[in-house]
Amino acid sequence: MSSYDAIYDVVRQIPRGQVATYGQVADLANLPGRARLVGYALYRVAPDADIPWHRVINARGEISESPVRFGSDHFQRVLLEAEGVIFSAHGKVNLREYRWQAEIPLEPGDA
DNA sequence: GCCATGACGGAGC
DNA sequence: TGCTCCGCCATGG
Repeated sequence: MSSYDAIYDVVRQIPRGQVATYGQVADLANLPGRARLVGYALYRVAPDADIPWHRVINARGEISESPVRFGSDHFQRVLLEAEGVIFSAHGKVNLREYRWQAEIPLEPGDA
């Protein structure tokens, strides 16, 4: 058991057709600034867990590529597109539109 | 037990 | 606008 459970729980709450950033998940999991830990946690659990890991992307709205993924990043994009998430020509997601807004009461200056 | 790396993020240049 | 560097901390050698 570890703080990762909180991460998994947060990721599981991401609704279909929406995405969340690593930093956002980390914050919601009570781990502000530990975005890397979120990626690490997902990396370890992804294959077996029933967690929508594909709904977690980086702050740029892109799917993070890494040597350890070998190409599963492309699979992630397919899964997101299957949920209705549209990728731009740059291969990025419009976070403005698809970013999951969890229990955020109000943001001054954004609305 | 120490060193290097990493599904990231934000600030600096 | 784009790239680089630093910080955070768990995991692996």
